[in-house]
Amino acid sequence: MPSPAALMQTPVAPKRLRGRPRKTVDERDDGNRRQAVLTGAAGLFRRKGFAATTTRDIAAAAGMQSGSPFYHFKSKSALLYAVMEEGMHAALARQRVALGAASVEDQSPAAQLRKLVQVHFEVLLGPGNDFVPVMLYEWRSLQPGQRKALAALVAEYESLWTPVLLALQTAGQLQAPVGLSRLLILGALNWSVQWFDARKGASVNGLTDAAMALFLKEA
Amino acid sequence: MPSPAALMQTPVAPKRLRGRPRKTVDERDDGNRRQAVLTGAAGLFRRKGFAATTTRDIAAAAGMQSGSPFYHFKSKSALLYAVMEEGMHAALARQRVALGAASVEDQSPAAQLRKLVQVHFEVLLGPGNDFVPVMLYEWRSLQPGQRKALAALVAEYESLWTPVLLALQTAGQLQAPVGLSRLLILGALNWSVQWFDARKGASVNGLTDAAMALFLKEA
DNA sequence: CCTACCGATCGGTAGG
DNA sequence: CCTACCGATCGGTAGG
Repeated sequence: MPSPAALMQTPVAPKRLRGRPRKTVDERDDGNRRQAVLTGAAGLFRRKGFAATTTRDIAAAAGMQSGSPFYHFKSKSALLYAVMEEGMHAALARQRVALGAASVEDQSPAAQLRKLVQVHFEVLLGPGNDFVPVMLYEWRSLQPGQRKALAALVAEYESLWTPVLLALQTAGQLQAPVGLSRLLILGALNWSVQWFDARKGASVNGLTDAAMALFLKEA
Repeated sequence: MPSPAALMQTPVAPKRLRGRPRKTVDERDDGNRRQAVLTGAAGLFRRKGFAATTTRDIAAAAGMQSGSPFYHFKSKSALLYAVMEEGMHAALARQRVALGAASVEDQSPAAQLRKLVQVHFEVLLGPGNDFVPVMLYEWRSLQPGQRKALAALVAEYESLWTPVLLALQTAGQLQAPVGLSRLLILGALNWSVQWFDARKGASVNGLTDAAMALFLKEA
């Protein structure tokens, strides 16, 4: 999910300024190149892990020299955080669109869970979607302050699931306690990152069907 | 699960030999100290990850100097493999004991699944059981040849689950396809490594109950 | 298993 | 964003 800035091609030459405009550390946004660093880092972090990825790897993936990623991000650690934050924002946005503007009462709880599960699989397994897997599997590589900031986004994401699971429990379609159900269900989905192979005939739709059949009792 | 050798205290002085007996590279077994390296490495690999753990960290955890782990293991990578192999052997042994010498027909499929789930949780979450979590979360840190060797043990472990899930499907207690069910169920369990906190009142028994209630339909 | 060490690599920076 | 570089650290080893 490239940001709008990333969709622009090389920006036209600035009208009056000579050289590059030097923005403050907090609001650097060179669009294209910054996004290239971010996307390259996400792919490498996912495939090799954060600690095993060097900033030189990342630079090369973005077609830059070894010191250049530090023009866009003040440290390797800040880059990891940016990857995860982008992943969570994208996931939240996609779930909100999927659940629709309509209120929770418009669809059956089972249909709502199906949407949540399907979009979750897409966010995890879709082509180029490395951001959320990095967030899931590199949590321990974050610094404590970063962890705390991201935990708020994670809680927001989980809060989309709780009312749906609660409704299913009331309807008798979910037998386990809601809190543990959510942890177990999301675990089952998250683990798919380890084994899913789109080339092997598996599809997100088939996966979603299987998950629903596994977790839910008849209405 | 310390090996028998690790349960011995400092060995008595050898009767006749002067200095330490120098074994060949392939069969070094100094008991105590080797196991200390292995256990320390497992804990560090689990907490910090393989790439973020230095061989100096491991040496310090075992109370050695920085170069000494290489007396017991020929490389950091070989140490990772040894941790995982020990984890898988212990897990397989525990499951076989739990399923008992009796044949598969002696208990209901649901009771057998319960055993598998409970022992799996214990292997993952029990105190000092860092070996299998390392195996689960550091798979990508292995070299291709190591991965292939371990895959055989993993397949053996999974083969304990398949007949049980098949029987449950036949009985109508499991609705999803057996292959996907196994992947989703093991994923749900494996993910508990990320959130389980024994201090917070959660227990392996409670977790097992919840998992069974979530996955199985009424008989 | 310790001492002493090596070559390579790493995250990060100054200056342009 | 590149050039050129630095100090620190890392996996691993020779020799005892």
